[in-house]
Amino acid sequence: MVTIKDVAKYAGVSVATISRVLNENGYVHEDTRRVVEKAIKELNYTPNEVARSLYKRKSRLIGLLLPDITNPYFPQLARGVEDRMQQSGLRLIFGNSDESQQKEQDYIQTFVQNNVVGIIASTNFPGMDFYRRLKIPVVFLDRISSDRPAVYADGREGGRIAAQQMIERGSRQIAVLQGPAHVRPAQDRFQGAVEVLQDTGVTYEVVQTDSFTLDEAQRRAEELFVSFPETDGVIASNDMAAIAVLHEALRLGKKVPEDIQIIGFDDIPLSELVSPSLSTIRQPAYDMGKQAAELMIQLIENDDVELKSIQMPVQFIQRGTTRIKAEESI
Amino acid sequence: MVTIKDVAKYAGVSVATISRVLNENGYVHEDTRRVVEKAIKELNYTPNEVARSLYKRKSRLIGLLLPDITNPYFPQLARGVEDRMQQSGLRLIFGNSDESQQKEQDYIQTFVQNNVVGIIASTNFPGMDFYRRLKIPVVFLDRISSDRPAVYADGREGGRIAAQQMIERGSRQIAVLQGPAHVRPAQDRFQGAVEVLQDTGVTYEVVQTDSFTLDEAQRRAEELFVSFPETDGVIASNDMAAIAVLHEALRLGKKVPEDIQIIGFDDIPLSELVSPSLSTIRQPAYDMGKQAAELMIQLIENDDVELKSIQMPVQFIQRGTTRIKAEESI
DNA sequence: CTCAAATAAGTAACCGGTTACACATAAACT
DNA sequence: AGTTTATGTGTAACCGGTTACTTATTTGAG
Repeated sequence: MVTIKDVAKYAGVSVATISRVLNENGYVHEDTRRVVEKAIKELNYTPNEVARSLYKRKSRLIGLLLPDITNPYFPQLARGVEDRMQQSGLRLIFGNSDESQQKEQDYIQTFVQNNVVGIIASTNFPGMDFYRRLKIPVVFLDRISSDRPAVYADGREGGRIAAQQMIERGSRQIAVLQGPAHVRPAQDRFQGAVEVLQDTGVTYEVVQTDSFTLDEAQRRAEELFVSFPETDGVIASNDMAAIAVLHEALRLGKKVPEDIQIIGFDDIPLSELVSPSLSTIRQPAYDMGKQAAELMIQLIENDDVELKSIQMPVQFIQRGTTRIKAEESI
Repeated sequence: MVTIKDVAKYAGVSVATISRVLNENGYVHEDTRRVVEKAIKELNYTPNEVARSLYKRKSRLIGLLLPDITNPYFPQLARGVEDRMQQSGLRLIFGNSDESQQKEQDYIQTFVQNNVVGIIASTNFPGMDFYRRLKIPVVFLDRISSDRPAVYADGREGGRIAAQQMIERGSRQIAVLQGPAHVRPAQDRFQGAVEVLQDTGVTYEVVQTDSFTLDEAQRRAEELFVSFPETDGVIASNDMAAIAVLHEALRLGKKVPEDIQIIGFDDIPLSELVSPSLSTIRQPAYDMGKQAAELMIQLIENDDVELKSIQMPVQFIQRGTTRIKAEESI
């Protein structure tokens, strides 16, 4: 491996000069710089980030913690984060927490041990001690925290919109999937929806789920139609669950959206491609990732940014699992 | 930050002894060890990986390079890799290449600069110079290489099976989506399919695609039915494309699988949930990730493992987009 | 009881960068 | 000309671990 010493020797200068050229700081004579740059190129030298990181006590790595990239919503967040980070020369150390506190803590520890400059986390435990103790910037993504900056979508409003649309489009026996109790955004959506349903006095049922896994979604979908066969509208906790419900409804021979309407949450890429395509509450996942990255970069560059959280707007996307309203059909 | 020196002082021993306790090597007296462990716990000390990595010239990080986690097939690979690595205390630095050689090269460089112990890559350029020059283990995933160990599915066989099934189940005007020319597995699948179609003398058309993005898939799906309205069977290059085709077919009022059969490739989690559910050639993505990680760990621990590649079996999954054969309906 | 081998623990060099500090020379200013 | 000030470059300490080497003590075989 070529080190800075090799380059120094080759160029006939000291290591300090090489370092100055690399970092574009301190005084370096124009001629010297050219010689050094030539040497770097000829030896095909790239500096060792680890050594740099040790002295500086900060790497060029960001820790990213997500619950489970197998859920298609999260890769979009991740891409947003990555793409923005890349622009600033930052890279990601990555981990799935599977919503386990232990795993989460282990990853955070690894991040710290590797001198990451910041952590972006989609955690269910934003108040935990191990987050409080961190001396590096933390941004919560798709999660809410009072302690720390966060980027999240307006889940409550999303829930409200979903319920309103359901009602406006004619459903009267609505089932609401609650989503895991410990996942804050799921609860916000749920509450938003219930709020509206209560206000308008529409009959509704609640189906609780413990996780966001696909298996679970499928099981709940089956149960749903057994327990509440009269249901004519389902507000799902996310698109995966909605698609599971849709699938089950069709399997039972129900007509969608005529017999039953379904609204998802997230707008994952595939929701457009199921048949009928899924009406949903869109969260701008990719942009949320980008925003989180942006915020992180601000925090890194300028550590006196005031605690700032960004709430992103949600939006109803009318597709094939909800009926067309009179004024829309013009 | 608590360093090894702080612990040494607190425990009243030298840093060497702390290090010996941590790494469980060299001689340490039982009593001393207890004192040190107590000190570590009380000071809440965790060793700095960066310093360790600098001296050892190897970190506990693995570089993972994928084309695009937004495609639901790749997160499964990633999870497989991650879960296996986690068991051995290894973590991931992660990047999406977007099939750009430049991006790929940049990530590889970052990996090397961070002293990763190995690289797992799903690259389109396995023969590139910058892979050859690497002195650390490289495992190609979902890709084939003659130079390096690789874990991949038997794409050709998959293609053959898809074509056979299509024919056995009665399609006679088959369209084959070719997939991006530079993506080896896509070409293997394609060739496998064409091989069988030619042998059996069934009419077929080829639709070429340049990328695996969803947009592209949708566009090709539309074109397909314009250019070849008589098509009664589609062999897609992956499940995303298959789902796009399915969606378009249904939009055009075609009956699936009565008028047209569709077979995908990958078996992403959602393919079971579209309606009708998607018949596909299953690749064991999660297991492939695990295998790649396993192979990597072998290569790290024992550098004289002979060049070994693992071909994983593929399997036809009969679902709703292909017709039921006589003998199956019993 | 003697002496080699095993056990225990400290000192300091080392990994590959960065930078404070020192020193030298050139340019700018009274 | 004499003194600041700016420019250019080298030396060596430092970041936080690991380990080769050294020294001291204990154990055990003959």
